[in-house]
Amino acid sequence: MGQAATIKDVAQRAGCGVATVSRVLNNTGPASAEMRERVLAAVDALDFQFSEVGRSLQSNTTRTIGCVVPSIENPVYADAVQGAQEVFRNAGYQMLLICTNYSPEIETNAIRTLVAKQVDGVLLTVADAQKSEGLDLVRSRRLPHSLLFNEAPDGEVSWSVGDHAAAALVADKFAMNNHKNTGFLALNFLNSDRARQRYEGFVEGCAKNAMAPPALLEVDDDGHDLTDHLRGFLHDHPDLTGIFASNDFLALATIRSARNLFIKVPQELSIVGFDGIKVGLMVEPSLATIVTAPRDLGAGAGQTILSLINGTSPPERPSKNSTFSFRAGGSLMPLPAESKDDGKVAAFPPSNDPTQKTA
Amino acid sequence: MGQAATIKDVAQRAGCGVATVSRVLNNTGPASAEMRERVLAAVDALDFQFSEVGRSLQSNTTRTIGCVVPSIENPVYADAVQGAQEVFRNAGYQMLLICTNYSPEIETNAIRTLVAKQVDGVLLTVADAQKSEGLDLVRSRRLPHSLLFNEAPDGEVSWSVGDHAAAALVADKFAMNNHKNTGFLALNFLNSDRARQRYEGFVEGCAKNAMAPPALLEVDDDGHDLTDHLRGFLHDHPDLTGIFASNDFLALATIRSARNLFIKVPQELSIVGFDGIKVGLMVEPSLATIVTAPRDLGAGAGQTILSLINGTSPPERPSKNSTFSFRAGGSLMPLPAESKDDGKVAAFPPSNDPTQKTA
DNA sequence: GCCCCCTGTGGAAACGTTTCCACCAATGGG
DNA sequence: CCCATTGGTGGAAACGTTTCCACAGGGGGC
Repeated sequence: MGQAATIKDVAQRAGCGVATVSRVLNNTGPASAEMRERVLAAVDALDFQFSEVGRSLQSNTTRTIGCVVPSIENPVYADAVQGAQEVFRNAGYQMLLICTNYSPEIETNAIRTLVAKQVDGVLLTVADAQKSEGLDLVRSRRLPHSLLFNEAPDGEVSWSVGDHAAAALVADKFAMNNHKNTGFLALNFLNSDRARQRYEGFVEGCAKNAMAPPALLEVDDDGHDLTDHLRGFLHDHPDLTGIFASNDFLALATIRSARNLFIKVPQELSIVGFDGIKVGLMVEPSLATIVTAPRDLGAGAGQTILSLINGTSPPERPSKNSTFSFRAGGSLMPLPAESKDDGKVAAFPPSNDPTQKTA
Repeated sequence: MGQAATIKDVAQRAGCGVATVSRVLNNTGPASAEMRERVLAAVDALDFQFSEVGRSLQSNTTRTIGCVVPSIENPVYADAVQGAQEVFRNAGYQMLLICTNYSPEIETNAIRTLVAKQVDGVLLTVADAQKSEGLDLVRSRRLPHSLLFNEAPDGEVSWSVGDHAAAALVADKFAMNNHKNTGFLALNFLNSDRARQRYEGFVEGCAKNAMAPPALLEVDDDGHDLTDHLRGFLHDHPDLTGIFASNDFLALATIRSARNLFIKVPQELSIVGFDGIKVGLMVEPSLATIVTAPRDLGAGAGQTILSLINGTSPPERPSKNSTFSFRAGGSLMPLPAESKDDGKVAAFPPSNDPTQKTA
């Protein structure tokens, strides 16, 4: 049939009241076998399906959860979103997705919209969890929510990588490989609390390991022509032996830029990334990086929201230090102790060609 | 305030009827300056926002569009989804996203759910556009929709790569490089009409170029241990010089598997992919592939749906042959004419190291 | 034989909007 | 002076559900 049969149509065709139809279809309350039969026949004939809109109005619940992330072009977010979406689907919830493109205004509007749509909960990765208009709105409405990738300000729920600790671990790894002078490369430093936390963790880690404070290079564009930035950066800091990039894409772009500048990676410059996207294993040299589990984080955050809605006990959160691990790779090369002129000795093969596999 | 103020609360506080509040806030119909003032003050005091649920029930419209894709872990779909989502956002529509994980049952359920949610339109990438229960449902409800990546069965709207023509182009490229014996590697052959169309196009292209009919290798898992499959495949077809993989991920996995089998790519085996994901440019050798514009396809499909809803004229669709192009890469190496034993001459450098740049 | 309770049923209210319509006052033209 | 129009306003219906309540009939316990 063409247009949307309603419960009234079904009732009329079955020759009963709407209440009976509702009871039969929802299996709530009694109904005679014969009536049940008639109702089901009518439903079948009319191809009837309940309107969720009517239901939502009545039940004050939409079985919909909003999800706001910067962009799903980044596989980290894509994986997390998909993980959450699966959890929602299995629980009978749908997901409204909005990508902010890292824009705080879009972020605020998105959250406002989701609130107006009466979503039952929201899953948020905001630009800055310390001052987010949208987050404030969510709080004031007491809407079930969970932060994702953002570090929670106070006792709030969040599923995040331990950015600070992970970045400190990167400093440890640089130190273990005798690097003293490193740089930190950040995209969107101002608009991302994650990048800032990674920077702070890295600075602390460098200090702890008696390394020089890392030089900071901030880029704002999407880094196609990272080459010019890198040239200037290395010119200003000629003694750098390693760069920690705030995410894997940036790290890969840096490797390519270095190649354009005829700088050998890792022989002349080591690179470490953050996120652990699969691609890092496919490139040459393979990318040393912090590996995270975005899908699990997304799923966990999704479950948290569901438990908030249902009042059930929330899922166990992994301890801050088990949400990441360091993955060795050819892009990080050890320097000889107390010298940085020559880097022939490799703890990890700079190639992932198995014909050269050493381990 | 804690819980959701309604229009009645506003009316009461402003000392007027609900109709007046509605008129003021929607700028529909007259209202005195003083009343306008009072209403706005009340809205401000109560932090009032319209409930979209109430609105939807009344207007029979939800300003929501459903989107069903196999998975956003694949950047092709992720980009397309994001492109569509942006179009929707700019038009004041939100997007419900469901990933099917390539499962037809989930696909059917997803579409059913979206219909029940009264979405104003749907954007679909189905497993098989020829026989899709969900698609049938959408058609019978006359719900505005557009297919994405699927070839439309008849006069229906779809935004797709010209899979058939693109695959034929790949055959041309193999032929131009003197390959005669090739294989086609497909994931989920049974569950994806795209893979089938690419296969058919490739078969036709091979025939047109007087090449041997391609050998077909079908894998069903997500291809971590493609190595065993590849070993068997090459054993059964020892004269293969090139493999066309039905998507880039599969192509990259094939390259890695070949490496595990000590088979040099491209010297001993050429690989061509499909999709043109960015990663293909980062690997070594760079991946020869069909480049597509998923983001544009997603945006176009999104606009098509909006125009269907609004009755405006639909966006121009690019001609079937301009939706893709071939990207040369080091993974496809020319063979000497009339011989396949030695492949020293490279039309494209097998490395993307700029120090070896020849062009 | 009476009352109570249980099963089966339908009417109607409520959810939050928009919009049609009716009403009132004021104003202007005849 | 009266009538028609216009601007400003509120009541109420409608959208599609769920659920409370009332009601009818029947069976069983006393």
